Amino acid sequence: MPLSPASVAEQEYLKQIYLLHEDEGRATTQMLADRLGVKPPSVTAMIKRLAEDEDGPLVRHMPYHGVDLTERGVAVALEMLRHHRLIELFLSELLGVPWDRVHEEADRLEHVLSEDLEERIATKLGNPTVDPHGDPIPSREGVIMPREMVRLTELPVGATGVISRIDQQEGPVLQYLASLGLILEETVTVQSIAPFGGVVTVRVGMGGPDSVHALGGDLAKHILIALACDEAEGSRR
Amino acid sequence: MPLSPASVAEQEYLKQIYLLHEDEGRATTQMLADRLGVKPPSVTAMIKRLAEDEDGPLVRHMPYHGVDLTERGVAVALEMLRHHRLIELFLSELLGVPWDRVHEEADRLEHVLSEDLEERIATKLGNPTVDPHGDPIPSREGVIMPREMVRLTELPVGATGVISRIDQQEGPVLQYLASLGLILEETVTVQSIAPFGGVVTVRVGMGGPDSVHALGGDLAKHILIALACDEAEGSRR
DNA sequence: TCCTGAATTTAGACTCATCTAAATATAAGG
DNA sequence: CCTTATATTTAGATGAGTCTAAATTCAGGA
Ligand SMILES: [Mn+2]
Ligand SMILES: [Mn+2]
Ligand SMILES: [Mn+2]
Ligand SMILES: [Mn+2]
Repeated sequence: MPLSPASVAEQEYLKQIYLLHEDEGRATTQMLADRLGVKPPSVTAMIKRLAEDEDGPLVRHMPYHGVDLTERGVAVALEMLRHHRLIELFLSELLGVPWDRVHEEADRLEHVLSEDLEERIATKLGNPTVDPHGDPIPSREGVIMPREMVRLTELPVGATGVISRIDQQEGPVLQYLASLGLILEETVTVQSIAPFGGVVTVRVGMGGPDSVHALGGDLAKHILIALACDEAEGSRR
Repeated sequence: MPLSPASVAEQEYLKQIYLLHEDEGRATTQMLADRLGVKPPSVTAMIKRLAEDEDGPLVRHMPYHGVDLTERGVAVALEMLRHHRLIELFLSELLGVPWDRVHEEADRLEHVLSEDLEERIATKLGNPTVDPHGDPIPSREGVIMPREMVRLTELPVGATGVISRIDQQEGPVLQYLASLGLILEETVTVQSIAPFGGVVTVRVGMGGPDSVHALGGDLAKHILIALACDEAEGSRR
């Protein structure tokens, strides 16, 4: 992904537009303002600049109805995501930075990573496809390896699975999850789910009764599970 | 060195003012413009901003006679230099980036390195005091370990010494020197020096006649030598 | 179909860092 | 001591990215 004649601010907007489409299905002015920590008029102004970039539009603006990325915009967003996630893994594996702190570091480093360094890091890590949170790392060509996963809140009671992705970047939240043993690759079994997006009770690993924890629905929905192979998906057989 | 509420541009100016004082004895508007790749009026404008920083001046401006750093300015410059040189060594040792390319990478990374990462890198490298070019790495507290060295051009004919620092960052120059075997820790013996800053002929290592090379004075003066211990300094005994 | 509240955009201003062109200071030589 | 080349500073403009306040649009409910 050698391109990206975009400023840091532009890269940041494009990345957040991509991520909003991924987790909310759309990107509005307000949502972008919240995620970027700026006011709505700043977002509108930047969207206009991105829409009339001199080497072709990076976004399509539907006034009053949000914004989405052009092919060029997606390419820039995926490059930033690749940088971000490679850096997260690198910091975690090679410098022992804890998983709840790699995100903020990567957010600053991703914009100044050269293609050469990107390549060296990828090679050193063995061309990984997932970062320390289970987020997929796009390939050099911008391809994301698809993986089958369901949210913890969508699992049937009694089902067992492996935690494969935490869809949440905030340090304190990640720290809390880790304190309960809810980390990547850990096996969990659903004990109960309160209806209407309520509390999920899970057993962690193969442990006894003190490895059972109750999680609020808002938290649990950010935990993604790869079903155990010989488990029917979503049905209770 | 936790401080540095300075923008990237401010950090870059402060660093170059520091380096100019180190290698030229002073920093003028023109010299700064050259090193920073901007026009002289931009330098004047920035110097004024640095001189009246809201938390105290970072530089002293003597109009028409250059600029120097205040204590606060020195602290910021040394922090950048520490970041820069730690990053150079890190990239060189842990990612195998060749010594002629670490400088440009570090120039971008130094401004986004957190104190936490700085500390982890320093620890991983064993709290080093010199970078891959032999440039000293300031301590956390901003102290530079002094080392006795002379320029290759100042060595008497027949003297032997160890290359301890290359006072030059440009990639192609470093590549050329490396191609002659003129790298850090290598031993060299002066065969002859043409007068008036002329050509220096050196024998590299313990090699035979084909390890003898002639260097222009402009190049040779950037090669710093630590005298072999039992060699009288500067005298021919 | 109209009203209203929330989201969005427009208008206008500001800071930072840069530029070009013009004015001015310095230092060196006659 | 005066002249002049060069370095430096001033003046004024520009672009990126942000802000506040005001105007506009949209969508849902009466
Ligand atoms: Mn890249
Ligand atoms: Mn991640
Ligand atoms: Mn530091
Ligand atoms: Mn160096």
